[in-house]
Amino acid sequence: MALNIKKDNAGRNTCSVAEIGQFASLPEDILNGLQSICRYRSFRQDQVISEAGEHIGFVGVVEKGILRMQKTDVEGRQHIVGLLVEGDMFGRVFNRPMQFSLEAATDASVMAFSRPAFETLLSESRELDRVVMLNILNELDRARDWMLILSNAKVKTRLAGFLMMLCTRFADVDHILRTSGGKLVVSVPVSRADLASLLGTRPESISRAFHAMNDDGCIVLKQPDLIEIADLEALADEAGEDFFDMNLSLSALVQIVRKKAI
Amino acid sequence: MALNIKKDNAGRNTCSVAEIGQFASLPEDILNGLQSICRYRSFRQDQVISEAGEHIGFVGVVEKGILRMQKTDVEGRQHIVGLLVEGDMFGRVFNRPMQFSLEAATDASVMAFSRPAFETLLSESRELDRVVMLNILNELDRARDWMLILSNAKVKTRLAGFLMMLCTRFADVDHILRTSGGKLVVSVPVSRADLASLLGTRPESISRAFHAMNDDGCIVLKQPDLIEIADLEALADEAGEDFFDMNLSLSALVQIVRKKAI
DNA sequence: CGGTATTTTGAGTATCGTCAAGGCCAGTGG
DNA sequence: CCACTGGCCTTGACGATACTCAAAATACCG
Repeated sequence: MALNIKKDNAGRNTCSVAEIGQFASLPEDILNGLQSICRYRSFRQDQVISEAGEHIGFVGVVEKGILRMQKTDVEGRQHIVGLLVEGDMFGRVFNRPMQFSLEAATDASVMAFSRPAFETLLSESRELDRVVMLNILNELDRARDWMLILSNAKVKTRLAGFLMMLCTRFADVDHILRTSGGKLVVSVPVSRADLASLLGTRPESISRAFHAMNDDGCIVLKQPDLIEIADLEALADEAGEDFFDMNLSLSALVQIVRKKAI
Repeated sequence: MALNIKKDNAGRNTCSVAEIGQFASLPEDILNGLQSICRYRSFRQDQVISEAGEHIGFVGVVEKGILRMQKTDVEGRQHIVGLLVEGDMFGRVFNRPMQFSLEAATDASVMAFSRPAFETLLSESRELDRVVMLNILNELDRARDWMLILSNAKVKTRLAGFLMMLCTRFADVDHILRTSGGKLVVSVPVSRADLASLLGTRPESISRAFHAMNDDGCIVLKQPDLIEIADLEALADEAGEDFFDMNLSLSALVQIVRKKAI
């Protein structure tokens, strides 16, 4: 996704709402309504987008980059509970504050819609309402997938599950999945520390698990954050049986790989 | 919640929809619509309500008892990803099959609404739509809370987190939380095996963690499934700092305890 | 090319999973 | 009424795994 960034009448950054996949099918008047309240915002890596408990004034859609949703506890330790990628929505549509804070995991840009105006549109358009609801359902699925991964005992299993998730659910996301010489290459979009936080362990254990899988031959660590999937089936095996019918089956994944290869 | 069970004209079980908390405020015509498509269904413990992947024909609201949402993998192992209690809705409102199967963790009864009819009502009533959306958002919050709990390394921490969750989020649920002689008593609604599955560990470890906390003095194991919270602050401490601002603060919890004591 | 942050490796300790055995309770049938 | 049975919970012992702390190696950035 590469949006056209423009200036509106007042000279503020905006962009074409219709280019966002899930909005594309909305009726024109709603699109126009969204367009008129849309602002384009950029965030540098590690920049805070919103604090937990705060009522943010806008509803956002990630356009580029990756955000992390996390809770920072009293001791300053972070627990990451999810990653947001392009197309994901955030910001409570209703009145409650968010329980988690949001930070840019990479440089990122989002489209922001002022919340009151967005809610007005929401109550006017059943189609928009539906898009929002589907988005929330999608997030719910994701959260449950995380739970499945987290409920595995061994770090290696959880890490393999995470890699499988990158291959399937994040397959369409820019710069995560590529093919090079017929091989599937995944770029891990977060640091070891963030990964450890996501998977409920320590960076050292993440590192050991990566290298163990490297020695097993199911992956090849080309760079710390660039992983070649040498044996997808072995990886799926490592991840446990949970994955054979997650959201995308292995065969579907192979198709994606093929498509990428073209 | 103790609903009036009645027979409708055709002699089938039904009950008063208006008695369900979240539906109470709906406009009368929608209530009547819901009423006319509502069936009352009971399930015995461990009875299967729906299999993963299956398109169930109804949308349900738990009226009594507890359901577990789980995934059974190829080896027959179960991973529980959540518990449903009274007031919780289930069954995909949209077209996708559920990824998880649903079973009665205890004897349970649900109100079932035929799905096509429910969706018709949904498209007619913005208020009903809103109720459903809030319910989904609530589930999302729960799933993230589970993730926070699961991302702790030690079993004792996760178990303490689970107990805190029972005390806060499930506080209003029948028969979970009571007071006896000024003390807060929690009844754990699932077996050790289910608990192990929820918390990503083994029954033996759950048992050891319970007894360790018993020896620490923060809880008293009156029965395997009946736990007196002897020192709430110590328990919260054990659960990690994540809990000091979950959804209910400790002080709010103390108020609940007071209310129960009356 | 130097300086800093991140990743990796190593060694020692704590925790957990596993297997096996024992205890408790409820329900059953003599 | 009691012995028997089966399910669940508990306990013990041991090997596997992961966490901690510390230090080295590597990658990153100006």
